[in-house]
Amino acid sequence: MSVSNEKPAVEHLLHVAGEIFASKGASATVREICGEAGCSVAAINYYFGDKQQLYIRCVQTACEQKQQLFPLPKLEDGLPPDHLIRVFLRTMVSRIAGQANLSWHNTLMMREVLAPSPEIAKMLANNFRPDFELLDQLLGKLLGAKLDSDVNRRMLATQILARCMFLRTGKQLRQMLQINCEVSESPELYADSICDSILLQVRAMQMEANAC
Amino acid sequence: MSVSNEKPAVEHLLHVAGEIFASKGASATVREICGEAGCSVAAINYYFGDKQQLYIRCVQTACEQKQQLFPLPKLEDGLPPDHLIRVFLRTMVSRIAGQANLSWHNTLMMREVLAPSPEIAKMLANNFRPDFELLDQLLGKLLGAKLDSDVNRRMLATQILARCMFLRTGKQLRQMLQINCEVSESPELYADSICDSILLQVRAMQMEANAC
DNA sequence: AATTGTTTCAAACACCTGTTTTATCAGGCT
DNA sequence: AGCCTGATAAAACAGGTGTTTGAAACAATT
Repeated sequence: MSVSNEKPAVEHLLHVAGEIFASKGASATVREICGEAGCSVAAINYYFGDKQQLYIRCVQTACEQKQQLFPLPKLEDGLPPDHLIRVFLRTMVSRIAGQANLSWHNTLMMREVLAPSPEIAKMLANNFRPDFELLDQLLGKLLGAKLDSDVNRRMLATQILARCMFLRTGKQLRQMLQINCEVSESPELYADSICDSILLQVRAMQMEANAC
Repeated sequence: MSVSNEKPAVEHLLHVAGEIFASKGASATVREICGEAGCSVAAINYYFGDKQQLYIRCVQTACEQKQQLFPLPKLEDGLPPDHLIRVFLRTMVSRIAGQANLSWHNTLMMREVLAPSPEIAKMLANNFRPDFELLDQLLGKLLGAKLDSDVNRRMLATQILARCMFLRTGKQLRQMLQINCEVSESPELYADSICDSILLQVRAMQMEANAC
């Protein structure tokens, strides 16, 4: 159950606070959190200094545990680029879709991705950059020497990021418009749907390039 | 300048409050708003009843003014479906990209699309449904009788919604990862990029269907 | 058993919240 | 003039906010 080796009180408080911060944002009150956690309001200041540091540590642990739970498989250079992209996307989509009982991790992170607190922006950027650079690299391979360019890689990367984020950002919108998109219920199907559409476009670009 | 015919004080308060609500969320304080607007804190309760009704009216005016500024052109049935989709997408992307001086409209609406207040969810749903149903209809035409199906239409609609929303939801992420995607700076280019990718996929689906 | 350091709590603190009250002011009307 | 109505402001209000305090409870070690 426990992923880190913190004191039980700290871990419990992080979990409860994470859930509440995720649903109500940083304006959730310490009394609400401590009430749910079954402890006195002094506990937060005792263990974390103040409320903001608790919030930051919630985001931090969300980052760490997510990567820990859905590690990126080794991507060996020999494998074909379309396969690498597929594995990469499945991992990322799984992270974003998350597990039901840990869904606050992603909700909280998404909150910060959409409107980052100044203290957290850098942390998140450092967290995402390696994955993004790997994606950029994979797209380069997929495009091949002829088509590889900053513009093309960015175009595809933007599409991928958009559809990954939409898993979360579109949740309420789908509900409002009553679009029960079954493909978005299964991480694998959703990832494959993104992958297929990207591969299709790359193939079309290659055909067009060869025709000239 | 003024789009509605409200009392000047009301209009000014709506504009100032909209900007602040957009940047800080509903937790922005009445003192902050009235300080910026240069009036007493009693003004809000005098004109709007309470703070929440002010918030709701901000979202409401954001909806109205956005549609007013970027109306959907008449889409005549005779025109080819790919042209209709393109016009539709350009309008929608323009709305989301918005004008620089009215950017709070979209930020505020996006806030509510991502995490709607219970009182506002219905209003937004009613606001978006006609546009979404039109999109659904256009996608049906684009797919043609052979390929038209709920699954296919939803798949394409999801892609489109994802990339439209990403204009806003990806803003901070692009900044964090330092992706200065020039195509996302011009609404027309961005809309066309979405359109091209959709058309490409539909053509590929048609080819595949014909091959069988 | 005594002592140490750590944890927990209830209460108090100072400040901020949205809202209401009271009073003053300005302009239009008879 | 006097009166009335709508608008604005300053102050007061009741309740909630994060944080601190001092004491009590606990666990571990000497």
